[in-house]
Amino acid sequence: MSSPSDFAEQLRIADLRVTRPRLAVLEAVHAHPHADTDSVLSAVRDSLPDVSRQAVYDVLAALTGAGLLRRIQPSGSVARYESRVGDNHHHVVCRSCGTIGDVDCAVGDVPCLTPVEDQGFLVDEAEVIYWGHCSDCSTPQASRSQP
Amino acid sequence: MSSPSDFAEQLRIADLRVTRPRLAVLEAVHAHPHADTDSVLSAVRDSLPDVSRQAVYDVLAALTGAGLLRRIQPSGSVARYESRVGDNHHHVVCRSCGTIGDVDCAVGDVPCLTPVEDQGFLVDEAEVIYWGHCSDCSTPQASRSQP
DNA sequence: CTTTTTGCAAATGATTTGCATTAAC
DNA sequence: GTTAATGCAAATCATTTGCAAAAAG
Repeated sequence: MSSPSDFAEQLRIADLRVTRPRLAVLEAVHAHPHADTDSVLSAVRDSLPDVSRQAVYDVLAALTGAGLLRRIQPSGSVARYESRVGDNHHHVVCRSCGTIGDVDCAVGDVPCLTPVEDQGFLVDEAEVIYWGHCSDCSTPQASRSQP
Repeated sequence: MSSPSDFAEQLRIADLRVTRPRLAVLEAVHAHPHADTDSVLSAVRDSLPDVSRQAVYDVLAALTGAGLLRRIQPSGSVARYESRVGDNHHHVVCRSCGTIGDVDCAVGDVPCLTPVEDQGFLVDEAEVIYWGHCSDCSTPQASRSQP
C-alpha cells in the first residue's frame, strides 16, 4: 500500500514539493508507526545524515497538515506520528512503558464515526485512547501514573 | 455535591494532609472545570496570594494521583484539570478556541466502560475526545490546526 | 527565476528537580 | 517531634520562531 514511489505520488497529490527529507520522513513513519520526532529524526538520518531537527519538525507539520500523516499525542507523552490516516482507528496505550497499539473501532463504529452534536459543537472527529497495560507490563492494578 | 468542608473531608479520606493550598486548588478546579495550571494558580492566589507556582504543580499532582482530580490534556494543549472524577464522561474540544465541554458517554457506555481486550493489553480506561468547533467558532470545514 | 524548503541559532514555555523551610498531624 | 508540604531557584526539554541559504518546479 505504499512503495517508495507512492510517497512521491502522495506528495504531488497533496500539492507538496517532493524533497528527499519528506520522502525519508514518510518512509520512516511508515516503517515505525507511532514514532516520535526523535525516532523519525534518527531513522531519517540513516539515509540522509544531514537533515536537521527543525527540518523534520517542519516536514512532520507539513505532512500532517496535508493529511498524509496523523499526529497523536497521549497525555504526558511527546508527539507521535503514524501513516494510517483516513481509516477510523484508535489506540491502546500502556501506562507503564508507553507502548502504543492500533485498534480498529471495536463497536462497529457506533460512537466513533457518528459525530455527536452536543452543546452546539460541530464534531468532526472522535479520538479514542484506551489506557491500560501491555502484556509485558501487565499489573492489573496500579494505574495513576502521570500527575 | 462539594461544599468547602467536603474538600477537607476528601483530602482526609485520600490520606492527604489538609492544607490551605490544597483546599484552594480543589475549590478553584471545582469552580473552573477544565482550568489549566495558570488559571488554577490565579484562582488560588485570589484567596492565598503567596502560593507558589510549584506548590500548585505539586498539589495538582498529589490530588490527581489520589483520584480527587482528573487531568486531561488534549493534543497540543497544556494540562487541564477537572473535579468530575469516577463518572465516565468525555470531552468535546473546539479546534479553534480550545473550549472544552463535558459529554456523557453518548452510546449508553457501550465502548467506554467495556474495556477492550486486545493485543494482550489490559485496558482500564477509555478516553474519548470529540474534536470539532464550538458554536462560536463554527466553520464546518477548516480543520487541520496543529502540525 | 520564483516560491517553497531546509538549515541554523536562539527563544519560549510548560513542567520537573533538589534542597531548605515550614506547617500538619 | 516526625513526616509531609511548600517555597525557591535553577534546569530540562520538546517545540517554535525568524531569517538566510539552498533546492524544487
